[in-house]
Amino acid sequence: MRDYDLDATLGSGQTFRWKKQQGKWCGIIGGQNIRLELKPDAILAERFGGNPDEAALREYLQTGTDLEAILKTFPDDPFMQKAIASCRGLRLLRQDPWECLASFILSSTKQIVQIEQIIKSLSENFGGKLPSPKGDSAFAFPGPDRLMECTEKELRQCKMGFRAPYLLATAKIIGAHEFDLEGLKSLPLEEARLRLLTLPGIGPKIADCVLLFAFGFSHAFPIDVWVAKALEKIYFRRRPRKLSSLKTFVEKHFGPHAGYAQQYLFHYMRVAGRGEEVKKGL
DNA sequence: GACCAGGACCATT
DNA sequence: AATGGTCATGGT
Repeated sequence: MRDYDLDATLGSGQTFRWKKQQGKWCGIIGGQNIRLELKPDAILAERFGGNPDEAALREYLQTGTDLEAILKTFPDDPFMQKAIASCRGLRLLRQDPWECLASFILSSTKQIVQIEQIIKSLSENFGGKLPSPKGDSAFAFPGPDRLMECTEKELRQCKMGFRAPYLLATAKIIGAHEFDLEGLKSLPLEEARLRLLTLPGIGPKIADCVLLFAFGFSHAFPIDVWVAKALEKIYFRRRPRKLSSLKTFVEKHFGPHAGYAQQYLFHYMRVAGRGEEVKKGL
């Protein structure tokens, strides 16, 4: 498919359950065991145990998004343009809000490979089994209704450490319908953000991730250690800046799709820019 | 064997 | 409002 980089999209740390095997991306979308393969003019999707729900896949993959129009709003500075040239076709997914929320609760001060391991363990232990080929296995991501029944000890056995009480507490709130998670998408960005911040284990950074990756608020701009380093390196001559200072800069420098641009910076810094001058510092 | 990871929270200033 | 310590676990 034109203007779609499936590797960058599924491998850029916005989602944690996809793995590439023999040229195909294997993962779960809406309880469907899916394999994806990028073709010149389309993304080929197979579902084990049935026909894929194409509408659900299009929504998740955001294939209808006009990427060209979004990229045009990115700032015209050298580093940003290099990031675009390097990982053009990287798109933001539209993920399930609960899976996204729970996943990023588990993400704090963890490397992406470890986050993947924790979520794999959580799904295998508490998620429903899905149809899969012989010798393979697939599990749905466990919903709040299931996780709220867990003990903190059971969750800790998935190696999530001090994040366990946060996940458990938030699962209980969502599972008891004391919080309208789905309803956030019809709210203004700032209000949705304030509501997310009331949940245990959700601070500013994780809230922005959920707003950006699950609800399509493409202005939300999560700043983690990588993005902070990138901003300092690129725009502040490698000088450490306070988080508040970085946020002020982000507001004026990046456009309406600031969070989208953020994902290009993040991926370019971590992966795509290896071997180029990014690592050595402009 | 240090150092660090897509942070949040709480207790002090 | 703004720092500083603390929380598990494992990769690099």
